[in-house]
Amino acid sequence: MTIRILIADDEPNQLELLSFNLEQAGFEVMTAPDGQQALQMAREEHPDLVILDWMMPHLSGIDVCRNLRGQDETKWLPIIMLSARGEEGDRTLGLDNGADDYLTKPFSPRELVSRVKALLRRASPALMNEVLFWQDITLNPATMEVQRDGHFVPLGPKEFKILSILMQRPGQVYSRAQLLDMVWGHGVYVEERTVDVHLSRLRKALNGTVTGKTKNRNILRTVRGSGYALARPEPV
Amino acid sequence: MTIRILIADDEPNQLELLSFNLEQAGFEVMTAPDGQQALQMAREEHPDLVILDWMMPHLSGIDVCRNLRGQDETKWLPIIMLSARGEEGDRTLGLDNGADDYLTKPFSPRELVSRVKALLRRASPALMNEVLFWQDITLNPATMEVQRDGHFVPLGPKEFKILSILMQRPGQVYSRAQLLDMVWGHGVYVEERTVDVHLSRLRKALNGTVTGKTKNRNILRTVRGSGYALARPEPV
DNA sequence: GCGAATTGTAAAAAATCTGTAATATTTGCA
DNA sequence: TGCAAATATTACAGATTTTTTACAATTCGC
Repeated sequence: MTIRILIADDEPNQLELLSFNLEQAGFEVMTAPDGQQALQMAREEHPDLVILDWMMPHLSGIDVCRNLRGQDETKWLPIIMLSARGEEGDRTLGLDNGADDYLTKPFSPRELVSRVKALLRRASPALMNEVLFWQDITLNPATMEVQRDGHFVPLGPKEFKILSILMQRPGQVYSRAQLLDMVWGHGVYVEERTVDVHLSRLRKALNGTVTGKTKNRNILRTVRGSGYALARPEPV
Repeated sequence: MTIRILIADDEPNQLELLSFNLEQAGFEVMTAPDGQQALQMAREEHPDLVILDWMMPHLSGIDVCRNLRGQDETKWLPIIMLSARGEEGDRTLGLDNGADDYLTKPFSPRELVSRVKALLRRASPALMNEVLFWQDITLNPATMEVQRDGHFVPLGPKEFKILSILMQRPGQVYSRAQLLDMVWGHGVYVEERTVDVHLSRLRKALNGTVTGKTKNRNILRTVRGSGYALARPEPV
């Protein structure tokens, strides 16, 4: 599972340099020469992370950033903003507009790679093969194994993916349409109700291994009229 | 959840430019070529925010603004007014007439987008996915969770919506007709008294989780002859 | 290719939410 | 206080949404 990164910069040399370094680090890189195209690619290619130069023709990095944050589909996309020292925006301005991290040129390629990794780790742990924990549930993206209360839970690929999405943002409600998009991929036509069936299977599987009182505790919350979410315990 | 913005301007180029930028920023845009139509669209389409040019044929921006402010239904609609430098009105005049914000041409599209977002954040936090707090009640639009005194309150879709509307303007009284409109949608015919029933259910749900003396404290205030509101704490 | 596991759909069953009307209660005011 | 109007509550039938089940089609590993 390779991680895909989109870089948008109007300076070809810079683009080349960054691409090279990120590819060396094992990422798959795609590039855009301006904000307009960056936006389009972000929507169509669904990268796992975006790096935006602050100053670009057509649409500035900050415009792209705002735009991505405004769309439901790309709301959570990790974004790193780049700017030359002394350019209009300062760190605060960049972060205010929705970037997750902010680098001022010049910076070493090594630093960029570190920050990319750090951000991915924080924003999409599953992508980095980090093990996700949730109450008595453990999900290991690298081995595709799920355990509940120490016992392995056998899951099909779809169920696994759904659980892994829900576990990345406990509590966040996902509509059926969103889940279809994230699990099945775009442009795939299946009934929305199919999601229900998989949720049902997921629930059954999660309860299958457990005995005792925790057995029927709700892991997956149905939000009537909206979708599904990981049920959170009451904060005390 | 897309946010819908109405722009009224008699200058087609300007309209085009603004539309483009707002759409880039992720909003859904509708346009009106004059004040008359702007008013009509504002009433029928129920946008989340309106941008009005000061000078327009038929009805000036300021007329539209006054008009919108005069109607119960649109009283709270966020309005941004645009004017050319040197036109009759100055900033004060615009704001005096009910606009929430005021931009003097020329301005950068970026600035407009910023102000739109700022205004939305201030005027309709729920739209921007911000958590609402009121006394011991928390409403989280992203997770669709409502808590009272740390305990989850299970609510049906309608009750959730009603509470979320009331929590956006604590103290503001909403008529049954307004609530019907905002919760059920336009053109849906249900008895006004149905609102009472839902309010009753909401009250019961909110009190259900709480024990002790706060239990029966009034959360929802009935305004006889007018409607409902979130109870203001007693001025002592 | 064979058998097991996984998938999507449709339809039945269950759970939950809604709107209405009937009844009870409260409120403002004469 | 007593009346009339407005609001609160309750019960219930109907509607809507979700859950579950069954099954046929497909995929996958061997």
